[in-house]
Amino acid sequence: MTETASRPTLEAVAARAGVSRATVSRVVNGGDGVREPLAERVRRAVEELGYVPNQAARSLVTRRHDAVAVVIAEPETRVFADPFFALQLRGISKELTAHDSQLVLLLTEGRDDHARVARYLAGGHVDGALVFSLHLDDPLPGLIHGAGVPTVFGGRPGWGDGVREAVYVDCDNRGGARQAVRHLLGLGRTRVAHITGALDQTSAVDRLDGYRDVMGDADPALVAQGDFTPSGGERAMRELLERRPDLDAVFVANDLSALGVLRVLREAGRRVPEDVAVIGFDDMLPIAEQTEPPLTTVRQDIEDMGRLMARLLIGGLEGGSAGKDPVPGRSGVVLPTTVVRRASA
Amino acid sequence: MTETASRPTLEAVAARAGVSRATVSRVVNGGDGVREPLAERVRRAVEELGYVPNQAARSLVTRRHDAVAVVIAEPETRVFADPFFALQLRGISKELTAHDSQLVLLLTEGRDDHARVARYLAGGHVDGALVFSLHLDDPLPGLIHGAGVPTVFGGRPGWGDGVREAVYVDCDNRGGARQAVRHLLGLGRTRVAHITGALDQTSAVDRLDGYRDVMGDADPALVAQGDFTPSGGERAMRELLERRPDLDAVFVANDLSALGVLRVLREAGRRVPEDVAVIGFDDMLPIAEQTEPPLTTVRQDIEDMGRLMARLLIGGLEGGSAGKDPVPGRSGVVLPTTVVRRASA
DNA sequence: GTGAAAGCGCTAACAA
DNA sequence: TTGTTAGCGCTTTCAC
Repeated sequence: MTETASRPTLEAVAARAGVSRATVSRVVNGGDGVREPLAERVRRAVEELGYVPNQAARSLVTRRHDAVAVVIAEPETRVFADPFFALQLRGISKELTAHDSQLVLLLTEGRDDHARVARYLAGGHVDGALVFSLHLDDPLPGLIHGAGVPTVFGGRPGWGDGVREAVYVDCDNRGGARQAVRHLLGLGRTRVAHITGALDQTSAVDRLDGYRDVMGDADPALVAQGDFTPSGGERAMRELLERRPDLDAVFVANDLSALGVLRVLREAGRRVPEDVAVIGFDDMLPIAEQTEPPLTTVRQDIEDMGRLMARLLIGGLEGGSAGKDPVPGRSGVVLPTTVVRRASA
Repeated sequence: MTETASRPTLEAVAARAGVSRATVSRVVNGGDGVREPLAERVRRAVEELGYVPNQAARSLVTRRHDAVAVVIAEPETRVFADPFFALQLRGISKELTAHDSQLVLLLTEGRDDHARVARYLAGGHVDGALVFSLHLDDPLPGLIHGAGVPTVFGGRPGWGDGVREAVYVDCDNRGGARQAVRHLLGLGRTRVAHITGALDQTSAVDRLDGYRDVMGDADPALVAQGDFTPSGGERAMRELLERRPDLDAVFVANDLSALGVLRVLREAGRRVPEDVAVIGFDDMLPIAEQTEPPLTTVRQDIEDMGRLMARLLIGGLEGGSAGKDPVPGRSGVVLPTTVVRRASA
């Protein structure tokens, strides 16, 4: 069935119901101002013909798309390897679904993709964009700004071209880091090291700042640079063990990295937490609960962040702010963090 | 800038360049048959105005969208917890990007979502659909069929309503399972158990069949039902230990489940592989390489499957087959598997 | 409350 | 080679 026989149009439904296109359109879009018997007839015609509105035609006139782009400025490799994005997407997806909006996923692997994404956003496919994982030198904010699409960022964007009053959602990276370090100090540890994330991202910088807030006077050799990945964590931990074999605690910038850290400590014969206490960041459940020993970490509600981003965007859209700022006057929402105690610290 | 000032249209570009809309359209779409000086003038106008074609308008007439839907019939929880989907998506994403096509992700959490997805597909947003993780009783194939959108399935669909000649890509689940079991037997194991996947999915059924091909005469008590998740694996492994404490090998339906299996074995004080050899399925690198001990498993190239699915769909689309079957005459592509030996078996 | 008619921005015959 | 002219399927004033 159906063959190449193109789908029925409003016209067809109108003919079948013996009314005008306008009437069908009204019924299809909520049915206000159409008397019941007529409306019923239209509904039946829609049903019988299996009519589904053509979105392209509708968007052309309404300029709405009921779709939101999610842009992740990260190679696919990372996006799909890091549960962080998964959780965020989950929150977003839930919220969008609730608003009958579709999620369009745009991954930007490298330079070339930027243009493609910009073109897509400007092409009027979506009502807005949620953008993640910006790096310091990323041209994306500028391009997106140019595309003139309402946008909410995930994570505080590093200040770049004209993103001054960008709307963003983030967790309290700095405060969370302070909590983590204080927790370790509270355990009686004194030589607390830190393994950073990728320092071209604000989250990593903020967490490092938080560490320094508390450990300001500590030996700089206690800080090693990671990149949010397990292998980065491994490398950094090896460095640390070399530089300061006497360390008795490590605050790792995220749980994923902690995976590598724990591995290296195990290899080195250090017991966790007896010899070295380890605390992560994110509370990525599938990771934190399964490590050996289970990971004490700073919890942020990632899924909720995603949901909130979507809500802000949609709220802004519905609020009818014609411009690009979904939440005029409000530019950043920062969510709280808490320490979740497990066995590693 | 940009204000609410709507984006420039073809008309505007034409005016600026002093040509007709048709000419601009030609230049924008490849520029054949337009003399160079004119074309250049148009390009400059496009540039100056920052013109980007309105996709809705274009789709309305061309009926093309340069977008493909990826439908995953699984709760978000699983989609994002299971690296399997991630890899598949990665392959798809790469291929689509290469063809300048966008990926639209549709997750169907439950019954309610089916209608939404069907509506979306029928609404003419996309040129085709890639559908995953169908369950036996899933109405989706029928709905999608009804939507009249070219579709490629990931994994052999369980036969349902009129999906007879569905196009699909799958790995050789049955053959791979046979390889796994033979590998265990080759190690001298004789009491080989099997932990199944979710048996409402063909991949799980096929793997079970493969196990039985080789172990046909074995004690049925050696088979326990899992569901492709770590906790499912745990449960099943406990059952097995109870029923057949003498087992000396387990073939687990996927690597993710093996995670739980290894945990239970460790708790039970069974050494792997000395006491119990364990083999998984999928070769999900981030998992298989990191387990303790590293997991021997049946490798399938998941990313490549994704890529292939996308290629089939796009190829079919470009082939101009008006109907729904992107690859007439060919309905299933089955990829080979190989055993990857690590430490667990 | 309902219908007629005018576009939304674009492509694709068809003329010139 | 370039321009003119119809629509694509829908929403939305504006009359009736």
